[in-house]
Amino acid sequence: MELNPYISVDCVVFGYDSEKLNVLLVNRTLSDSEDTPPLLSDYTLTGNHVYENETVEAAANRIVFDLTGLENIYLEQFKTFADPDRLTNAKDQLWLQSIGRDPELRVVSIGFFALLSTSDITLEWKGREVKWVPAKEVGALGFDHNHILEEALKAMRNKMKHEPIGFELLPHKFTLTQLQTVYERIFDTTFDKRNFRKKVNRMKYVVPLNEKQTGVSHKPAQLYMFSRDVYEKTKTEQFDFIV
Amino acid sequence: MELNPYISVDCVVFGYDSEKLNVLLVNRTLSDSEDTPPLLSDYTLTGNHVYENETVEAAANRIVFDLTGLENIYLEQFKTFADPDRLTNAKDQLWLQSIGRDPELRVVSIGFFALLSTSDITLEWKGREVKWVPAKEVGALGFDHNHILEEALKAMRNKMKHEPIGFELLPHKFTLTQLQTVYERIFDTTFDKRNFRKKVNRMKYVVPLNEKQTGVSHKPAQLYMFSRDVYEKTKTEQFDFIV
DNA sequence: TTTAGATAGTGTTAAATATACACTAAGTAA
DNA sequence: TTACTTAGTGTATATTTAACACTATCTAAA
Repeated sequence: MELNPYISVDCVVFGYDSEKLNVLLVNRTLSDSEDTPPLLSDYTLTGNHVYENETVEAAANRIVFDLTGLENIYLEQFKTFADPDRLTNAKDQLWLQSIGRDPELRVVSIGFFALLSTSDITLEWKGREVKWVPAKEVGALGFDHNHILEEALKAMRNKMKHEPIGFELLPHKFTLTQLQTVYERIFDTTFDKRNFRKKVNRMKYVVPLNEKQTGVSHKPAQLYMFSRDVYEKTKTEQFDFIV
Repeated sequence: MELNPYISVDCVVFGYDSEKLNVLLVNRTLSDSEDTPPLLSDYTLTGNHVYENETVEAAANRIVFDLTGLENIYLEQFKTFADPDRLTNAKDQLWLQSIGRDPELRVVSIGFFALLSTSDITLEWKGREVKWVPAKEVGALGFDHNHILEEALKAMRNKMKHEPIGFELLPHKFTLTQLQTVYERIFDTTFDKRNFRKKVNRMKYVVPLNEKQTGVSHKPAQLYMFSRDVYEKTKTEQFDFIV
């Protein structure tokens, strides 16, 4: 089956490591020969073109699976990038030419973001180097990927304000301190511990387990899990269109 | 300048007429001859392909302008539709063939929704018939436009819950009753008048004017306008990730 | 000019939620 | 046994929500 040359999917894979938010990046290197320095070496987000018979959602899942080995990861289509000049800078033109694509072709890229806990996976990708980079320390990326990353961050933060997706960044079983910290790190703020817990207490979809943290050298914390099921059943529609 | 054959923009133009939410539809008719019944006659959302040097945002603005004569309309990119089989049904294939497009080509459509007050415009489009249809009474549309419309409604309602875009559906100057009614109609609910007004009172960006309603045969209401400026300056970030 | 009709506009109380704030409990390691 | 580390908890005040009904002001018609 053939890849469609003008439809691509870029996945901004966010991985939280219980300290900070990271982004999955892939190395893009172009070499003349083994002995000379590479003509081009930088990083990009993870992406690929879609197969002719493949939906963009399937392509996004495929890309994330190829990199992480995980299925059923939280994935959301957040924006599409199709500016006529998005791939016209010199480096990108060189790269496109070298991998045999038509550098003149206008490529539409459909952006997805994925959320996962880095503790769930070990990276190993045959072929190219893949690595986690803290979201705040990402340097200049190839293509228009700095722009895509910024839009992904905006969309993710915005969604996180109104819907319970913070859980997707944690291991299946988590403590309340871990939950609080995710929100604190992503919104660059702090919360009062007692008030935070009072609030979580009202969320019936944060379910306490019969299990405590192990392997820590202090009082072990109660473990909880997120129940999307309970969430869907108990959520109420509400308005805030207000300051 | 040429239209790009595989990138299109579909605009779901929502128009509120102080009673209900309407959607702008365009007739799609295909005739053999003047005397025989048409081979195809139905409605679609408003859309077009993008010019080769045009951004999708510019294309969306162009489409809305061509239909309404209005610029600076609220427009938001909400989702992209690119399923391989989205245009493969018999009617759509017939239509594509008849207007000289390659029916095999996989077309990516980038969906935007627009918000406006129908009182701001009079429809007149050279060429094809254009009409407002109440959102709840839209029948079977061409292409995958019923699907696109549903997704637009979801996205619009969701945004409206958290950001002050209800104003975009009203005339520039509006009464508090009109504002309340917009939200009631779009969310199919009712609010208490006094509580609603107390809430609006707290929104400093809903600014009372030195002006009253005219031409009504009852006590004329105070007019207000929305100030995006004040909104941007006074908005505070808040969380609700909660039921 | 009076009256009927229509919508505008307003206040209070009780319950729920948000905010601010500091100490004790339970485990591990030395 | 002690020191260290993080978990876990309550109270008082301010703010917000929710439920509820009457008076004010305009036009139009009698």
